[in-house]
Amino acid sequence: MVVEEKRVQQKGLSDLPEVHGDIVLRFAPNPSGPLHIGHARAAILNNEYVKKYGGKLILRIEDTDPRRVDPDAYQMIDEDMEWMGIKIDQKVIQSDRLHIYYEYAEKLIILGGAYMCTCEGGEFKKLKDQSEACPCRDLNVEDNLKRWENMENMSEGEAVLRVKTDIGHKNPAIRDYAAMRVVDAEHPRTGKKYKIYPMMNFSVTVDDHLLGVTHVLRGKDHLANSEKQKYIYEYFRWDVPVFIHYGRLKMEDIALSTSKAREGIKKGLYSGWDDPRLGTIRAIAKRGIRKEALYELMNEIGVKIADSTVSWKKIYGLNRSILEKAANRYFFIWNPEEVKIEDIPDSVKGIIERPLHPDFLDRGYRKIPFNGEVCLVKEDIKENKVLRLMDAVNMVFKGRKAIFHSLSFEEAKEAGAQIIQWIPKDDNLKAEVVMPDASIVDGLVEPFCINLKVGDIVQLERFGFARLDEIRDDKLIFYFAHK
RNA sequence: GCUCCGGUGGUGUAGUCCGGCCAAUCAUUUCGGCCUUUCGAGCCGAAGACUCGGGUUCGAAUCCCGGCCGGAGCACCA
Repeated sequence: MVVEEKRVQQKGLSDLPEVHGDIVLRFAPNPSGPLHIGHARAAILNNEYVKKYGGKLILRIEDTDPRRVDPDAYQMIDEDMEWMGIKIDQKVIQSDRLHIYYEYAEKLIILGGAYMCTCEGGEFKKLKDQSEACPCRDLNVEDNLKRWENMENMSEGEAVLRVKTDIGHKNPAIRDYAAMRVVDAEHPRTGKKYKIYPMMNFSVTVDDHLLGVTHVLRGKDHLANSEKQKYIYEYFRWDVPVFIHYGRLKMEDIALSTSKAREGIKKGLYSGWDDPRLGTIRAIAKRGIRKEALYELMNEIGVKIADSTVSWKKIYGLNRSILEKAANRYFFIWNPEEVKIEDIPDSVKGIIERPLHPDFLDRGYRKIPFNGEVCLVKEDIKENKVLRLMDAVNMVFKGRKAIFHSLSFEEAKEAGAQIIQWIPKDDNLKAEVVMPDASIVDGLVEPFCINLKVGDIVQLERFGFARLDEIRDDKLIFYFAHK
């Protein structure tokens, strides 16, 4: 008897089709820079599915285009993976495996599935676009092997190995695509040792098969590639993994590609790969966005093929619900204005205690000395308006003078006072907050912040959440997360 | 231009395969209110969507056709 499954609210990720026992997934970035939010989606989704079904997650570094490899990227990718808390079961680097691709290329030639094409690129395209085969297509296996063995001696552009698909395929992109090519450039890892490099469609297919990948999660920009790759699976009679394509993830305000970001860094426009304006994982981390927020976001977006646009607001909302509980509170005074309150009763002078977190009193209290001389946020100062300095006194500005008004919170409420933060005039720490647009807000924080450690994420009351990034010359450098 | 794919409130999602339980889910957002020694959090309330036009059907977000809009791919990048 089949139970009615409709109308059952699905929580989280949709089911993966065709799961039989353990699954094997891979995350396969190109090492052209650090990971960005788009990579995070692929990495996190793969990770989540492996956790859900059990199996194995492989990290595969696709560095088969020597010109597009950033030597630093290998390490940056590892760091970013670690920050995301993704544990991989196996790591392979494609530039270690070139001999494997050579071996399978030769096999494919013998199977009649590939041929060595020496046509000029433009010429080939012209023929291909009219569904016409080029002369090389009819070469026999022996001639192809001869050419293949000679490929080592050829220079860039002289020859490619093509997978024989269907020259009449209605999608021109599928017709006889390249599998191997000559590259005359130094590879950051292997130097000049090799000059024949596989094209992505070839190395990916060989690796996915050899590594036992069961499901391939990739962006829909690979739709045509999946179809191309099926030809190779067929020639070798390999099982085809389940291909799942997801749509583009657009981030509002971040149109920056890795290459544009690199340019900007080089020109000094950005401070580095972790500049708060960039969409890299490290920039997001620096700003105090927690990985859990990213996980929730990616789980919610899932793997559907339609594009989605993610706003910072969305990420902030997710992050806020995490930080709200986690972050302790501190006073930050930007645009500080020194104020001496007159007629303060001696009884209130001393150490004021205020909870690190209003909902978790067991975390303890900050201690702030109060003697009537304070710094306030300039914008908070208004004539004739009663202000309550949190947990201290009520006061009012009359003319140029700051005068004591009353003591209790009740009196502040009666007077309709605004409740504001403050710090002692003579006992404070210098601070600056780097905002998401890289502008800097200068100010002072309360002395208790001396206990903070780099990496701590706090809420600066009435200002927002921020992460302590660095302590430089007794100055605390925060990065702003969000309100 | 050719090939392929998609379109549910501002945003993200569920539902679409197998039409009725959908005057459409949940979240976020926005706006009110309450509460509160943060303009935060919490609580209450409100706003807001099936791209359009035909067709099939007793019945369409769901199936079919067309338009519109959007996206992806289209020499040796992944």
